[in-house]
Amino acid sequence: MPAIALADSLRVALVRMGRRMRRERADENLSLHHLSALGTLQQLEEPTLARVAAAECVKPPSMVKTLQHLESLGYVERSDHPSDGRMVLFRISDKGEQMIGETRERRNRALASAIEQLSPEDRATLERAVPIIERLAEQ
Amino acid sequence: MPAIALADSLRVALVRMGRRMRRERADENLSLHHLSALGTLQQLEEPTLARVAAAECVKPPSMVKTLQHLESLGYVERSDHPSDGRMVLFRISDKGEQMIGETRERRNRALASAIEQLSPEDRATLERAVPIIERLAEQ
DNA sequence: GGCATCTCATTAGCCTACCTCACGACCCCT
DNA sequence: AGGGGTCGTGAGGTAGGCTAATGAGATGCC
Repeated sequence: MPAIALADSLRVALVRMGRRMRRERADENLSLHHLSALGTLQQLEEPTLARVAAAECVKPPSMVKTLQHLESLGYVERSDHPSDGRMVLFRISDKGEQMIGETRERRNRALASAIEQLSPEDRATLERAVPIIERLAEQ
Repeated sequence: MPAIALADSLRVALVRMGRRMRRERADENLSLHHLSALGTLQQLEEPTLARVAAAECVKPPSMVKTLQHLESLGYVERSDHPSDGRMVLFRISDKGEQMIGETRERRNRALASAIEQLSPEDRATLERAVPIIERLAEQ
């Protein structure tokens, strides 16, 4: 399969899947991308706004809004950077940690049950594909 | 890897990839999802509004807007359904066909060149994963 | 054959989540 | 000390979804 055709079909699949996932948030208090930002906050070494935004493939002003919202809900706290006064470090609060633990499973349940119905080969393929897609997204 | 964890990482990867792709439309006249709708129009047997919307994983009112826009640009034409007066059939115009041919390659070029840098194994994995993701999206 | 009900496309109005541009605060370098 | 880059943030705009409501046409049931 030529790279262009693969890119095309990948694009179509991802757009549709994205819409499918977005529709699933009906009964949740936190949207998909808020949860994703919290996850990133957990992973990053020194989570400044710019770094979180970059990890989420989003521009800084967008991430400001997201983090402000999470902060207003008490899921995120901020502290000054020890040496650089321009930067702000964001970290997940205890309340945020707790909420993530409770929410993530419920959040992914529909997708997980669809995944459980895949054949073992398909599931293994999917598992190998995820980091590849992550890598493509970073560029 | 448990299904929940796979669902979680897949979700994160797809969200980021979606954002990355969306940002790539700078110099294009047609957005990602317009192009996708045109592609669906080409594939469907009897492309009524509801069917196109379903294929694109979108609600009918959203697809109305999309098709109206494409119609205003001359890429889509509509005709009455032969037997059911409630329905409308949408089809891609000659101008639309031509535009698709020109645009799709340019559109996918950045993604394709990222794909070309993958190892052959990764590329093969990706190729196998696409239809699996499509299937997940349909549910 | 006529009324109730259902389906389809459409409109109106809203919301989320991005973007760019502009700005003030701060860092660093000379 | 002061000039240029970087960081977070505010303002304002846009894209692309959604639900609810509406009107036209189909269908089903006496």
